[in-house]
Amino acid sequence: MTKVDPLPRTFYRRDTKKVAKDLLGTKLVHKDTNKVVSGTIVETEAYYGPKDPASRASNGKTKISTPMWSKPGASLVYMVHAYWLFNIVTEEQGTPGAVLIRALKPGKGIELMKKRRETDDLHNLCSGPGKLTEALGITNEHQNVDVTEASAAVVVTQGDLGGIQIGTSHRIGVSEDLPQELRFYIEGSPFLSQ
DNA sequence: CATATGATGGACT
DNA sequence: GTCCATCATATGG
Repeated sequence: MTKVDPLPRTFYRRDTKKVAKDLLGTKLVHKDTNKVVSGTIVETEAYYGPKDPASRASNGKTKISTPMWSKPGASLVYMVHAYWLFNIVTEEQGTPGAVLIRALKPGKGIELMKKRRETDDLHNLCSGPGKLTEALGITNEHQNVDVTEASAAVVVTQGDLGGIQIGTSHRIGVSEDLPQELRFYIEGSPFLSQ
């Protein structure tokens, strides 16, 4: 049995921006029926609550945003434009917040990713929030999964990258952004979204 | 290389 | 009907 070492819940029970930043370099692992597909997180975005015009939580609790009030470490999956987007809930239970995973560096199960994405281009497998969910096989079946649970289908584990450079920018694809930079990425990575 | 546009499906007013 | 936290094409330089 493979040793699984998920990040603890306390990791997510912090300021959303810090969690987004610290998630860079960690691994997102999907344990499929028989196979394991994983990747290193290279790009994230932080989303806050009512004060964040781009957040789903800005209009209060809706069907999509309600999980942002649930316990930290829970997954939040929803569909936009026919693609699944994968988020992880942050902050103390009762405080809305979530981190969107925007891009991965492919790890294990690359052959399976290529098959699902119907491309041989490594740089096109997970370089976007809609792409990585398709490559990993994440759907709404993975809604509200506890990624701190070693036995869960989707977990986040410590990465083995050292000395990475972190860059920031405004968020992408958002009509109304906050005056702060809430997108974080690993500087120089060839696997970022466009 | 760059920017533009249509497809897409679910949630919301 | 309108609005998107997107993507893959098509077209122009």
